[in-house]
Amino acid sequence: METRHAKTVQTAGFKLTPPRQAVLTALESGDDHMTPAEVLARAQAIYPSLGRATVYRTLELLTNLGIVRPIFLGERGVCLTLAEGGHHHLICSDCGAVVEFDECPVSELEQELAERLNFQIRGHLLEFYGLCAQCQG
Amino acid sequence: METRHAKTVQTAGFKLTPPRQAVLTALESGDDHMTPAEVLARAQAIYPSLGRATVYRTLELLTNLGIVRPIFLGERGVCLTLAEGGHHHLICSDCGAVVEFDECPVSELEQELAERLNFQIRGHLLEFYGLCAQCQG
DNA sequence: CGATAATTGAGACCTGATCTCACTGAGACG
DNA sequence: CGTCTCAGTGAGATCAGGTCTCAATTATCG
Ligand SMILES: [Mn+2]
Ligand SMILES: [Mn+2]
Ligand SMILES: [Zn+2]
Ligand SMILES: [Zn+2]
Repeated sequence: METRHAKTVQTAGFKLTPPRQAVLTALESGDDHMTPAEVLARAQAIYPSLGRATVYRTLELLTNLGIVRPIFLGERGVCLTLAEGGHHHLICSDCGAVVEFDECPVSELEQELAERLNFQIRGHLLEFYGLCAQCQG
Repeated sequence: METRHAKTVQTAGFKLTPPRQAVLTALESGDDHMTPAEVLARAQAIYPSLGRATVYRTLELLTNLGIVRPIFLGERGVCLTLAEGGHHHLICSDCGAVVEFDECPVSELEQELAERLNFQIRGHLLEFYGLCAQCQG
């Protein structure tokens, strides 16, 4: 019950077990683009007997609850992020370089879509892809 | 040399072979969110002896050339799209529903980032995620 | 405290993706 | 022409993440 999202798990009717707490802590304290393997490693550091299947099950649960969100970073494959907020990436299709940026022209649209389509929006991903300076040919 | 992107392959110094043409045609004529398996099936319909490995190799080549772009649609996994242009999705974290929308508040920012960071931008992906009307609890 | 149903870890299993390797065929060159 | 070279290819072996199964455990509630 100490991690930021523990209560969401409980009020949704799921048990707040040590394995789940370990996964939550791993996600909340770690880098924001962790692969499942990295989440597993981090969470096992907290709770050593943790099994791989449990991590995948927990990630699916947290995704369904809207706490976590899988995104796909070309080179790294699927990574996990906390759902809240935005991600803004510029990605080179050739070498895979990822640049993050801060500008976000999206919030008014978010508002409007949420109302029009009756969606409860938690976060977003804005990615531009193309060729970085080095890879332009 | 008949498909829309054939020339790009050639001018980059790669051979425009029948297997590659088949993959290009599959991509250009098919749905815009095809899994690798669907691309394989479609391309094999055009060129039956086509092997799986060749499809993956070609998709990687086309990705590096900036023609094609893998994106990750939660439920469906990785899908391939033509890189040019934008994708705008609203995705339910719980049931996986994907709604497409048309508004795009992104082009001015695209321009600015391209100049500032010296990127040649080909396309973008804007995804909102949250809970659809049915899945809000 | 039990009762009960959810949750778990180990390991078998599956499946998509990658690698290996012998082969092909389109040019380059004499 | 003949021959060399080398990018490209398909078949199939292999690999690696991810999923499933199942018996054991445990959070939660009355
Ligand atoms: Mn990010
Ligand atoms: Mn789309
Ligand atoms: Zn690059
Ligand atoms: Zn939904």
